[in-house]
Amino acid sequence: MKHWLLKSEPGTFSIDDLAARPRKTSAWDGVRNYQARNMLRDSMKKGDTAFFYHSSCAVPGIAGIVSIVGNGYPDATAFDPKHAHYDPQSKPSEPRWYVVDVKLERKFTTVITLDELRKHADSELKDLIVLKRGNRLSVTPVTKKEWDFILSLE
DNA sequence: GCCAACGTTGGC
DNA sequence: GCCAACGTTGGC
Repeated sequence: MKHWLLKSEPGTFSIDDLAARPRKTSAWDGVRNYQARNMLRDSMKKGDTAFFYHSSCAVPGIAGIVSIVGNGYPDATAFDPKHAHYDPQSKPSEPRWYVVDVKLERKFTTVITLDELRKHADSELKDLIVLKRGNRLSVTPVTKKEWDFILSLE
């Protein structure tokens, strides 16, 4: 079982938005980056867990935990000309973009902030991708050690 | 295949 | 709003 970190702008889709969905489950859609796509399509598996990270907001940080409820499948929003994430180059016969379904497992009582994570950027979290400068990837792997350490910060 | 220009991300 | 960093595009 692997661990991941998924970024979302809470103004667009927050952990509370996920909590409000039926069965607290939603497709993680709109990812338009090949590296992230490959992980959604090929690497993420049912039973994996991921941190739900809030980016581009007042207090960036990890807001809770989701589980991956199934393997990747094509992102339907790419097929819809009226959708903001429409991509005419992605066709149902040859899909370019993928999603996984995620289910909210737990919302932290307080966000584990980016500031807090950075305090360990030279030690336990020195390889955490989200702490690397210039990092923009919205889907990143998290090692078991990083996962356990971050949970101990809650 | 190179690389400049452009658009986007995301912290501040 | 600013700007550094990055991915993608397109001309050559």
